[in-house]
Amino acid sequence: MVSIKEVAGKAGVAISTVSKVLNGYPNISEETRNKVNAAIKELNYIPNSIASALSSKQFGRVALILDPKRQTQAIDQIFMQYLLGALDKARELNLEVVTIFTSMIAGMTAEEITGYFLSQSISGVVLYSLSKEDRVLQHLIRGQRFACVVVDAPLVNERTTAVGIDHERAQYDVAKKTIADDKCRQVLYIAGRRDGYVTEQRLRGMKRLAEEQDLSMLVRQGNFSELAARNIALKYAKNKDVVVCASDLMAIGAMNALIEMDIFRPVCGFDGITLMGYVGKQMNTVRQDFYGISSRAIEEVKRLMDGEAGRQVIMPHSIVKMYYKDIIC
Amino acid sequence: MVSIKEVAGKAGVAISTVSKVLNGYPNISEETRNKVNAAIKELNYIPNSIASALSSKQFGRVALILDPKRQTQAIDQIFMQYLLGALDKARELNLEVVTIFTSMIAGMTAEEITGYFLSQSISGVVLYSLSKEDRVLQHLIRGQRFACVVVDAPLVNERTTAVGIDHERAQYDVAKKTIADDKCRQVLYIAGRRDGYVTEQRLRGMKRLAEEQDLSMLVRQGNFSELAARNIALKYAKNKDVVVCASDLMAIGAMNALIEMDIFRPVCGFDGITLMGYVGKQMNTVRQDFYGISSRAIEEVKRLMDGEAGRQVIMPHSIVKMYYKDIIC
DNA sequence: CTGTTAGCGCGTTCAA
DNA sequence: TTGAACGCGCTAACAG
Repeated sequence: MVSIKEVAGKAGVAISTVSKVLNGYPNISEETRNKVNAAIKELNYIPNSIASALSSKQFGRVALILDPKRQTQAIDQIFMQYLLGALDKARELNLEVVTIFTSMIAGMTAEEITGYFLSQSISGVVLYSLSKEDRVLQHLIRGQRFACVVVDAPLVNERTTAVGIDHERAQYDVAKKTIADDKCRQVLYIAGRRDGYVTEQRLRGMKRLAEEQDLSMLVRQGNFSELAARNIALKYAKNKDVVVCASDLMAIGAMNALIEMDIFRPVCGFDGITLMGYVGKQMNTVRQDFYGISSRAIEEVKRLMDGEAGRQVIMPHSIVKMYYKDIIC
Repeated sequence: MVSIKEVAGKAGVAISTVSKVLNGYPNISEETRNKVNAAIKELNYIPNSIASALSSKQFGRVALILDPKRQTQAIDQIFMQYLLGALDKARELNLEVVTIFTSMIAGMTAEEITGYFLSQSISGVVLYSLSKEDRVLQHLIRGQRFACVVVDAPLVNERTTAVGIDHERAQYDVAKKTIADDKCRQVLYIAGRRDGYVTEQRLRGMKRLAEEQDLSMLVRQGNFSELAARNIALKYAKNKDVVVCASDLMAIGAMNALIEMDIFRPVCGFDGITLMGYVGKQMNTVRQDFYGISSRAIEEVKRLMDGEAGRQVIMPHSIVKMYYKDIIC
């Protein structure tokens, strides 16, 4: 393994000079810089990030915290997009990413997690699908010891940035469009899980729409479950003229129920994932760019690690008409 | 951050003594060991893995190389299982895992990748779904510079272990069962991608069965694509009395084609993933424990890093009857 | 502008 | 059985 020492030797300069060139320090002459760069190229030298981390103490490793508990295919797909977006961007920004599943830190206190992260030189954290009930991670965020980015949770402080689409508005938009298409008045709204931040936000958007348009609305908790949504639709859809769901998966469940009952109701979903469920109908949904959101989350965590203050970042969304199912290749 | 020095201070011993306790060296008195352990617990000390890696040079970080190029839901699901299995086991064995997508090393030569890994203190590599055409990674494996574990590829050398089910036998088993159930004679076999090792192995199993049972068989490349399989089935299934597919996804495609043609043929698949495709029929498939395979891969990479020789590890599989679709929750 | 020096936290000889 | 001392590869003062 070629080290900085060899580079220094070949270039005929001191080790620290090489280090300065590497890290873009200003006070280096053109000539020296060229010599060093030549040696680096010639030896095919790559700085040892481990040593760099140890020495500088400010090398940023970022922990990605994913919760694969809720095992559904849709989630898998979203997580892969999150992972891809984060890893690509991290490589671009020269950050190292540590993937952590919540099962690995289950049962630990915030202090223990803090100690663990510190021992791993982790100084940034990205949290996906944080539950409202998760006291430990909430505490970790409030501690402000790490640069935190929360995806889809409205938490902001000096060291915490929130990244995500405007769920309130998105739910409003997609429902409005669906309702307008068919002039509906009686809404069945199948909401997500009680412990999710987005559930609350989406519900708020739906309520606003109902108020504005003077709609009658029945709200049930579908817990993001296809089966639950199916049962809710079986029970309540008959007397309604539109079914608005807080996720695509639930929309599929609702659609299947409608087909089973042999009645037609417009349905809309949320997420814009590529589902495999065959329905043969079209529906409106909110499309999110999970890759882009995660990519942005990494940018934001870097920004926090550079000392800037936390903030809220709203990512764009779009309303699209999807057909189930488009054959996937 | 609490360091080894503080532990040593509190325990009233030298730093090196603490280190020895930590790493399980033999020549430490009970008394000293207890003192040190007490101090560790009291201070809530966690060794700094970065420093440890730098110092020992043999600390094993393991790179997980995933290729998400082929974006299908099924693949996402499998990858998540791979990731979960690997990360859980790595935490158990105290290894650090670095997740790497092939896009991040695309265009690099084997030497460049080697340099990159060395600079990251990576000494073990797990390769998933390696393509037969991937000269660079093959070269990396042959170089034997890293402890390699390949999942689902039959590559073994002094520093390389192969982990996976016996695809040849699994394909043989599942097809045999399917054929026996319906006494079929004319087989349409929809194979995977030409560049996949498993494609070759599964085909071999199928050929063996055809030979043994004196079946007539037509083989087409479905490339693991639902659409391709659908088209193949539309074209050839009519004159056959069974459709054997090298993946569940293709089996779904074939089934849809059969439904469209309004003919019945037994179908079997491969993988045992939880599909969302609605078919309403049952079929045999091979169930693999992706989590367990990946978990085992980590164990094997650790074994290699400990100096043991590469070998072949056959993981168990089972033949199950699946119903499409079981509603997922 | 460049080189010397002192660590970062830990593993590992080698004396004692 | 223990501890002092050195070094892993690198960064960051400081001195020149």
